[in-house]
Amino acid sequence: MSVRRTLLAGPVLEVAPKLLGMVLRRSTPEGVVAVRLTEVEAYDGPNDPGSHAYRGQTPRNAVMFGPPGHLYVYFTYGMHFCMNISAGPPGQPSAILLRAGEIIEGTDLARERRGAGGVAEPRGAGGVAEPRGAGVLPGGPPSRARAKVLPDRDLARGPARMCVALGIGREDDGVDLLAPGSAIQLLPGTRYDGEVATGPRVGLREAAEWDWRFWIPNDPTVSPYRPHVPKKRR
DNA sequence: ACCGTGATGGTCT
DNA sequence: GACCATCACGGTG
Repeated sequence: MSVRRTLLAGPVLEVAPKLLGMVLRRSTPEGVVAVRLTEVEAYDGPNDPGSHAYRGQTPRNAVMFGPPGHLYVYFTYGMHFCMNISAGPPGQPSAILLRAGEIIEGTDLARERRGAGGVAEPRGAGGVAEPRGAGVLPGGPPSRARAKVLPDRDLARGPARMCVALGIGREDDGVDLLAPGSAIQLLPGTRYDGEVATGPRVGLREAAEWDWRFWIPNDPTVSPYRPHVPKKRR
């Protein structure tokens, strides 16, 4: 079973909601992490002032100008990666931002990468020990955990968080998600036939009022909405 | 729960 | 030199 490339080649506003419920699965020597997509945003190139492709092709956004089904990874805010799936016919630089999902495989590895309950050293002390409680407590989890543990729902709740959970970085820019041997695969998952919620895209200055964000209603992994805030000069 | 703010560097004008 | 398709944290309610 696989996702057909033609399914991704349609108009991006039609394709985007179809991604809900699909699975993105990445395998590395460390193991496998898979995410069920619960929240996405559409970006429509030349017709969309909010798109990175609005002003034409550059080295950074080149993947969007290629065939559908490839991963467009970009680096932003000096520290975060976000990923899109290219969509639409070749030459039509549209893409779908993957904003959030539910981890359905590899939760422990995802949690390690997210730094929760494990190492939390950006730099400095080179501690190797992992203070994670490998042994489950004999009475089940404490009613209120004393150590703050990141809830499962937050592991991939937000575009940059999802990239961390899956271990996605700049070297993954351009990967074909539909190629049989690819280390990152887009899979059909269980078809989602329920309602789809729509609303404004998150964090945009341009076209902030367009309802091009799609999510599974009431899903706890959907990211919180944040309007664009202009930065103060220093 | 919401709200404000600092961090940090690539990309484009 | 401005602008980011963000996040974690600390303050307040």
